[in-house]
Amino acid sequence: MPTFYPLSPGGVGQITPPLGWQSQPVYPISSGFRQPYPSSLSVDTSMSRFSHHMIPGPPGPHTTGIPHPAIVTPQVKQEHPHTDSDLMHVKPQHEQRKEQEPKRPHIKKPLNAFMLYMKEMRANVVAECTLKESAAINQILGRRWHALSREEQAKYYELARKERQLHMQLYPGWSARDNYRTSISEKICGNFKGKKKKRKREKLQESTSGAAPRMTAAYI
DNA sequence: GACCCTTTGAAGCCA
DNA sequence: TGGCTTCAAAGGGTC
Repeated sequence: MPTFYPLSPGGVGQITPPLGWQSQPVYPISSGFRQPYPSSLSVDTSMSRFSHHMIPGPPGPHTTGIPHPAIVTPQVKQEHPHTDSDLMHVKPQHEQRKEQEPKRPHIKKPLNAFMLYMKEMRANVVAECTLKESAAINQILGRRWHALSREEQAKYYELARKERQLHMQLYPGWSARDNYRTSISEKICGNFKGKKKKRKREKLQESTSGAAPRMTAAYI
């Protein structure tokens, strides 16, 4: 966190959402799951991803049927056991148990300030540099982020703060731990519901083995 | 098809 | 409490 942050709450309302936020969902829209929202929830309409049709109404499915952008329902392939061979196929017990478990949606983390900045500026960098590789683009964006003035960065920090606040209101019981592949439930039950995630690569140390510093295989 | 790469920041975890 | 790890986005590349 930079030392110049946080901003005074009074300045919040003047922040203009980054371009494109109002009209397009940030997260992939998936089949209609909604979590019940607190009916008393008040939402600052200057918020982007959670605003407009995303603004929670009464508890229950939203009238639009459009889920919250942070929710990603795990894709489940449609199975059509119409053939005899399908019907004769007896699934192992653990698979049957899997299918019986309610499909918990994957609620994503709210975006931090830099992520919000990336979403806004990525298209510009792509257009300017005609790059497509995200790794290269993100390097540029990282440098640009550091080149931003404090005021400009503060705008994104404030947006991110509001994103977190709204996320907390929308999903009171949610924790970032829920998305950890190394969560307790996964360790014990192996029932991780979230997105599979890569391991963090090893620290760039010159090892005597000469092996390339690739990702560790430290999946739990 | 899963994961890597690359960035920053938030948050969880562990000693 | 501090340091480490994971995950958010993105899409081409790799295996």
